[in-house]
Amino acid sequence: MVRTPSSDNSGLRKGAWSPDEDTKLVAYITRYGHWNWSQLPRFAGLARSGKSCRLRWMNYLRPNVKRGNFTPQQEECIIRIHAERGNKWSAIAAELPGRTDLEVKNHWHTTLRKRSQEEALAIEETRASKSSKNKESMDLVPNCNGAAVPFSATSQITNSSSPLFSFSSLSSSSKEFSSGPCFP
DNA sequence: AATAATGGCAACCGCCTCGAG
DNA sequence: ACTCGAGGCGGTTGCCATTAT
Repeated sequence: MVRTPSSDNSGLRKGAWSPDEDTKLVAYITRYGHWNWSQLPRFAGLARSGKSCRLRWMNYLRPNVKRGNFTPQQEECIIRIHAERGNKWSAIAAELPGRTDLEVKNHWHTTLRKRSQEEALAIEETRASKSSKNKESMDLVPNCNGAAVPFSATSQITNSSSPLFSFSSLSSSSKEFSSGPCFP
């Protein structure tokens, strides 16, 4: 899980952050803010790159970062927004307060990608086995707030933005995603 | 009990965008 | 108009933990 700490040829540390480094970073930002990431490590007494400091702060040390498992509603939300926007992890994370783009991305790659593929496959198989020719199947799926909304299984397969899984039937409700977070 | 396979998290790398000079 | 540096983002990798064989 943790990379072996090392240093590059410019003397900057790499690998896992130590508690001491975390403490220094938090203490500095709490006191002075992060006005300049490239200069921050020098003033904070850290042998890290500015990028590394920024990443550490944004994804783990920020006060409002929530840790722990994703709820089914959050997972549903991720899948849906991903179908709409693609790999826009920061945009997806913006809809899930307290979640970071890194968490969303990791969760997608480890869990949801496989699931969405399986669901898409299952839907396609269901569709193929149905004898009715022109009747579109309309299912109800929960939106980000848990409310059921109509969902067209037929249209999702053909949406060009996401070949495997999409919610094109929800396009008319895309305002839902831009108007505010899925979870207050 | 030992080993292999898989899952999950954390970090780095490289590219892109944007603003300042 | 161009260049350069900083910040931001997405993809990928590394490593430990857990599960399966």
